[in-house]
Amino acid sequence: MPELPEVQSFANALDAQYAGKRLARIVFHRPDLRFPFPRLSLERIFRPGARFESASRVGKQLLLTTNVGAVRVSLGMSGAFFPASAHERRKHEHVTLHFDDGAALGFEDPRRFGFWVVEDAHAAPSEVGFAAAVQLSHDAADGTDSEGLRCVFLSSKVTGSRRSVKDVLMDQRLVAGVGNIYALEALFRVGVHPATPCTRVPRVKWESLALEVPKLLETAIAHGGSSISTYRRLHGDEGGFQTLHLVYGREGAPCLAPKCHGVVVRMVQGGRGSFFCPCCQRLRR
DNA sequence: ACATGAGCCTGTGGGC
DNA sequence: TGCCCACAGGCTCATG
Repeated sequence: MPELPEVQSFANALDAQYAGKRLARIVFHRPDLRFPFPRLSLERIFRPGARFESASRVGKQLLLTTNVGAVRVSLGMSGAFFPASAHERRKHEHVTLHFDDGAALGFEDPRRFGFWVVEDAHAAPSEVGFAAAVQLSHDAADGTDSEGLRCVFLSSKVTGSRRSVKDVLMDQRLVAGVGNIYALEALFRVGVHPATPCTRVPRVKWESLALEVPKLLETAIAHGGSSISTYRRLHGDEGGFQTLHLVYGREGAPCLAPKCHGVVVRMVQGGRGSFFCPCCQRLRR
């Protein structure tokens, strides 16, 4: 998906454009994404006359709040919001929120890996019971609390794990918000090979990661996120951070570290592509 | 308890 | 032009 910076970009844009508007209706164009929509609860939260209060971000998920309740939206790999047309819908537009001033907000998701979950104690058990309620943990972009991130990284659960460092960085139960791209970018910036077992990552590198991860994410947010293939911001323009990737998507290209003559390599880790510089990021086993 | 891999979907781009 | 394959931002489950 859209990782943390891309989700933050949506949250900022949605909040700026829709907060304060009143709902006219919610329309579903199919019954489910990865899971069935909690339709009854969503129709209540976005009922006619409800006031759209805010859009914010939790980990890699969006939190949409009205005066009635709140819903968490995971964008999966290909989910996105866009200003919808009242008359025609996009091929993969699955939900449309109509406002009483005529504005409309569409949600599209071609791969349908996304999901909507109700954040509401009043929802029917059948609507909150499914497994999508990921327990999110420490927010990776909380730059005001690098101490908190440092504690997570230096905990025995992390430093004692034989899992790869990249795998752990992407574990939303430990750190919320880091995905494939930003895990790899952060590891390059601190000079750690993505396949290094956590037990072999030196303490000083964990401390560097605790500083580097929030800094990287903040920078990416400031650039509107990374546009890889289909990701676009609310109004269709591309994010700008992909031009600042140092390793992601740069297989075969020269390493950008000063005085390094290495070449960026791609390997497969857990079925997903990993990019790194074998000179700057030596593997310790 | 942990690590690994398959599966969920559609679209795109490269090679032939 | 068209076909086939590899691959893509995430997350959950079954299996060893």
